Amino acid sequence: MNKVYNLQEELKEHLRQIIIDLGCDKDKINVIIEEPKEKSNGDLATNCAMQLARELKKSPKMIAQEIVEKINKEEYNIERIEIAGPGFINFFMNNKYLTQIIKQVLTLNEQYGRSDTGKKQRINVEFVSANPTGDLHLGHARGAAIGDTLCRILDMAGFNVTREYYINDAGNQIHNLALSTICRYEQLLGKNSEMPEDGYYGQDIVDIAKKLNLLYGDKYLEDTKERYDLFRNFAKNYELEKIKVDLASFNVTFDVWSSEEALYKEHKVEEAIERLRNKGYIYESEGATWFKSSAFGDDKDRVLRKSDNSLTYLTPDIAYHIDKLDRGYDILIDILGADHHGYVPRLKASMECLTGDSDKLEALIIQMVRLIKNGEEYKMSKRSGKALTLKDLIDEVGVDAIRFFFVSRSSDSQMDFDLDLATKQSNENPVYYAQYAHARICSILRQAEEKKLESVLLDEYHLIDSDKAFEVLKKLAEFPKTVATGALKRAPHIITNYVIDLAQAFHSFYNAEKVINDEDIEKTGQLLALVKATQITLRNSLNLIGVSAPEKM
RNA sequence: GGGGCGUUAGCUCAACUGGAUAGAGCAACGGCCUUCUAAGCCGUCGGUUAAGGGUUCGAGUCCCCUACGUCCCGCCA
Repeated sequence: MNKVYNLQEELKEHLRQIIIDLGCDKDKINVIIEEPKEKSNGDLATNCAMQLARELKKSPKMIAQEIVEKINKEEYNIERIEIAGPGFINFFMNNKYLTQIIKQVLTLNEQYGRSDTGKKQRINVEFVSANPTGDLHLGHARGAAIGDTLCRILDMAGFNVTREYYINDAGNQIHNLALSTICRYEQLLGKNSEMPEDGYYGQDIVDIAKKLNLLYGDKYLEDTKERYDLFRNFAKNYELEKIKVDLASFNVTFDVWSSEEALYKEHKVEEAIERLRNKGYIYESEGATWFKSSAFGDDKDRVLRKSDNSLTYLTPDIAYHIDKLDRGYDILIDILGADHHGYVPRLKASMECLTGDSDKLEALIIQMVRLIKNGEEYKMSKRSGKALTLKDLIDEVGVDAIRFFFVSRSSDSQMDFDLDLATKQSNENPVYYAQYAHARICSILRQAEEKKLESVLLDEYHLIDSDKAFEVLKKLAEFPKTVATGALKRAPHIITNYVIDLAQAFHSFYNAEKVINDEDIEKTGQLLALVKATQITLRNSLNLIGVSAPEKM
């Protein structure tokens, strides 16, 4: 947390004290300080006088007047204070308030933006979790970009983050993967085999079959348990490796890869049912085993074990979430596609039943992405294997542009991904706007270095005095708070907005003012410090989105 | 029928626990490169925040209602 941000907090506390002295109930006081959009309304402002009007039974303006008289301006680097409009108190800060941020940034460097907002709470974020039955596609890309960015933000805001991928490697889909692989293998060897009903028709399955053929020849033409197990595992691992490679090239990594199959092997799935049974919320009906989830807010009860004795997908998922709780996390976040949102209440019901801790689970629902090609929706079908994969997307559009695009929209909104726009007009993507600012900065710093001009480290930069420079400084100061807000609201898109704002402030400053001036080495040194601080903040914020900060463009 | 999410400028989207004149990018128009990168800057144009009602000093934001879009409502995952 930087000094400027702390100063805001201190000022808040100062105001709180003043208000209490005016005779307000201290439990009701929630002082809000904000940075007005309109700069004629000051650098900081508070609406607290208006909020107190009713309780104190005085006009907001009078209250504001009384508050202002008691404020210690010097201690909080306040130049002057105005009361405006219906009762806003506007603070105009002095040069020291803004310029001291530079030293903070330069000193903290890549740590700038960190805060202890999360209080080291242990938080587990599960995302992507695609079945290892094929390539990742567009929807996964959005989930991956948002999930990974959220993790980076949470980490910087002081949470202890675990990134987790849950591998559904025990269900029907893996079964179909195994059968599809076997079929393709047999077809390679000249047999007229038919694909299973819900088979996977992608080229990748054919590739797997070819590899198996290469390894084992025609050894596995006969239908045996051994063949099934071998092919199943081979195909699963092949697909999983492919997913890992694609994610890595998308700058996404995980700390924990959890396996559904492992839950079975460790008997955690059976155990989950028994634990629910011991609580008295399991019953048998129509030959199936039911969980009375409606007792915990679900709209109906759910089947855990079907009448054919197999388990529904919910059952291992309950075991999985209980397992996560058992591992001691304070918060669990599931990042889910919109098509799974109805799934959350039943999962929470199980957690509530077993631990009473269902509040620890948060679901971040990500709305659907439509792929637009040639001006119309491009439907992807698993059956034909026709889909736009993450890998294709990276090759055509590039990691930076994709990540920025996906993260820049609120996850609550559906979005269209227009492929033609993304590839053809990629220069118009806002990500380049931000990266360009960084490249410009690097160019300035390179030239300064050639001229042996150096930035200086000071407590106060009295030669920095232009409005454009102050706008940049204000943005720099906002960074830690922005990260904290993004973390608490689980809203990564706040960071992309910030990046654009900061880049804009810098571009504007750049055009208005020349940094390198051989005639005035002292001022150049101070401005170079500002430029460096901007570089650091831009780099740190781009890094949160997983986007590169190029030195040249 | 029930529920989740959405509806803001011509297009794609913002707007921090309710705040001051609702902002960016793209598109359109007009300026700015003998000066650190013009992938840039400055300016202009563009709005009944889907419609209607309510709450209050104050609503894009909260409540109610209607319409439209989308997703879910399985002993599929």
